Amino acid sequence: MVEINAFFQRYVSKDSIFKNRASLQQEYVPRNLPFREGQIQEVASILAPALKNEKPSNLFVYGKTGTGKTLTVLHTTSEMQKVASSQKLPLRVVFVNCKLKRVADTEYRLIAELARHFGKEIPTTGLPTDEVYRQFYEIIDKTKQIIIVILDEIDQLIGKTGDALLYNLTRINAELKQAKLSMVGISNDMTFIEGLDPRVKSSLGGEELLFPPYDAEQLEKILTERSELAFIQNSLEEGFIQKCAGIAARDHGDARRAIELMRVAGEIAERKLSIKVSISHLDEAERMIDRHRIIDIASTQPMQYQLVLYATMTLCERKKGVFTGEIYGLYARLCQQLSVRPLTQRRVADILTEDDMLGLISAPIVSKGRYGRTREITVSMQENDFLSISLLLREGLGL
DNA sequence: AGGTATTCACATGAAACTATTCTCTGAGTTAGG
DNA sequence: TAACTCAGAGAATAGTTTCATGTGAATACCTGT
Repeated sequence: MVEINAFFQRYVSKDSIFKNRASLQQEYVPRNLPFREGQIQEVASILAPALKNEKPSNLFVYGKTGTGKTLTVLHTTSEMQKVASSQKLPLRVVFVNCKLKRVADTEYRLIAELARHFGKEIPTTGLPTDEVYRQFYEIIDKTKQIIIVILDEIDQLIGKTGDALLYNLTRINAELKQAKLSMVGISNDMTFIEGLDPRVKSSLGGEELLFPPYDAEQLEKILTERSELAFIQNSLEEGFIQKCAGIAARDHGDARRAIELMRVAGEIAERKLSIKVSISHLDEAERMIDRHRIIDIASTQPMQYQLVLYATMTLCERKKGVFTGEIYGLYARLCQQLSVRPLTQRRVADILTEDDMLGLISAPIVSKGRYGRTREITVSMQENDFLSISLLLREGLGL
């Protein structure tokens, strides 16, 4: 009781290290984008015809996560919109993130979402896809206008629904009499356009733009700029930013991660009531982010997934390098114990692959020669996280 | 010894199925004129 | 007769199951020496 009181006393009496925490949040849009001037210029010149009432070419933007693709495109288009509205030009920019579950992750939903931006509500289900297209044409073709549709994370959508969708999108223009529509696709996957049907590729007829990852030096600049907004003066230890930039650069130059790392380190420092954010806080932040991510995934997954994960963890506790079959065996027994109908092994194999992708486990395929071919699975978690997550799962599942 | 064929234990792919959610349509029902 | 209700048909989608085919290398099985 006394200690807690003392804690609050200290907490209140001490000034926060943060000046403006929000500027480190994911949603924050910085006013300027360092090292992206060239790209901004490129995007601008490709899309500029829209300001002369001509249809700009389609554009594809590639680059790893956290290289500023989305921000660049948003920034340029919003500038264009300012010009357009001051000149009374009919330009519409629509931004859609194709990854958002239940919003735009299928063809139907994408078109419905686009239509929604033009004020036409379309039911979530029940209509044929053709009908959705029809209604979309109808609403946008009412007025003469140029429409730029920005499709963020478009590779996710195409991977899921096939490239016929892109073909349909390009065909839209043929159906329109008044309006014109061009696309800006943003993708994390550089190889995505090569995987397309050549016919689709040619009908797209688009420009391409590559965003290189930031190097450590650039990250350092970006972080410095951001930290001046976010922290009060002199609250970062000497060398902190360099280390932070280094970590992120090692991680394919992801600026978003770098900023998150900086924020979490700051929060840790603040919780510990230290005056400065130090390099040691960084290491802790790195671990904490990982831990949070894993706990989040593990606790929000559906029960079947949790069972599979629990089975995996239980087996891995005893020995390392477990095979799919063993996991399935234990999983099936657990199901019986809980009187749940077990999934087929086929499905469990997929679940294991997904967990591998998420980084919960590592599951490379190994061939044991005469004794078959399977995955050799190990759980990739820190020792102390392992225990707490295992416990969490056990309780959640009622075992 | 050296080379080929088998064989295991799954991996991987495709298609079909199930269940849920939602719209639309048209038949039947109801209430007011 | 207009308005309303309600069941049934048809869609989209997620999450599976079913069926089919693929696969890497340790062993088993030859072969000729």
